[in-house]
Amino acid sequence: MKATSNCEEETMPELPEVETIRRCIMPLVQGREIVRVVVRNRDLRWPLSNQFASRVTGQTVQAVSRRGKYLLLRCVAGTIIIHLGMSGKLSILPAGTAPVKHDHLDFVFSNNQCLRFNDPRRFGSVLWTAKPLAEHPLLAGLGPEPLEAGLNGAYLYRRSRRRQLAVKQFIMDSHIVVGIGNIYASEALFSAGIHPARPAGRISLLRYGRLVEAIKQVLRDALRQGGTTLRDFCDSNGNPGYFQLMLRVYGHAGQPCPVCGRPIQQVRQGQRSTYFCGRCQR
DNA sequence: AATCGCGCCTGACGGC
DNA sequence: TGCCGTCAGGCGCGAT
Repeated sequence: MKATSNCEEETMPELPEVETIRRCIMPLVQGREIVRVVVRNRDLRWPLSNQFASRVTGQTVQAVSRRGKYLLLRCVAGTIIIHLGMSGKLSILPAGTAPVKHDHLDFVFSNNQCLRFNDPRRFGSVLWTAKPLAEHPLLAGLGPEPLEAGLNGAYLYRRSRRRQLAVKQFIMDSHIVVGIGNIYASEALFSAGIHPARPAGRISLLRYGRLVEAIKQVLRDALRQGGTTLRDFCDSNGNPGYFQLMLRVYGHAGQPCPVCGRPIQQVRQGQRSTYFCGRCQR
């Protein structure tokens, strides 16, 4: 890690982390030809096809983009789709670096650098598609990007009418809006003063406007932090402290609410932990 | 159409 | 020291 840049991630990759990783790897892989693919384990969330290596070998990465939490390495003949799941990591290493546990996949580039995918839990996935991205089943039907204009109060208001689903689960549905994970859902709802269990269809246009601003704010704040630590990484000082998120309620069960002091509550919603303040959020 | 619960998986952690 | 149960969760999918 002294001579090379290395994008590693300590916590689960939420959208700001994925965007930071995108910016980190882009200058290192863009314009490079993938001369070899090393597959050590096909058994990811979506099993790697037998043809994956032969399809990808010889492709040149033209651009690195992102859709939600999917990283997209765009090549002439198609696109490599990478999702980091819960525990996926990407790193750039000199080709030939000895693999460690859970190093499932390498892309070896023409400059003798290697993009390596490591994922202990294997909730992540790596896919190749030659079709237009809009037609890929995992990408078709996704909602707008949270940091773009397509996410606004009027949009959430319209999509939520007559829906009984709890608002937290509503905003975590990638068909409504992409990239809002469990942590930032709790944080944004706290900022907006909205109770996470409130039915999505029973929130006013005004309050959806506030919620959207809160979502954009927490994501931008995290992105700013990622950008800061990304510079540290690319200076390769070995600083492992990555994304010390400024969380106000997530993981704070029983601790005083930062606004009113009442204990933060933890509940389960759809097999996910939700944290909120019962006084500040209605 | 909307909603609910399942399952994938490893590692961290607490209790004994 | 080790074993075992619990929890953590992104997200697509099948059932209702």
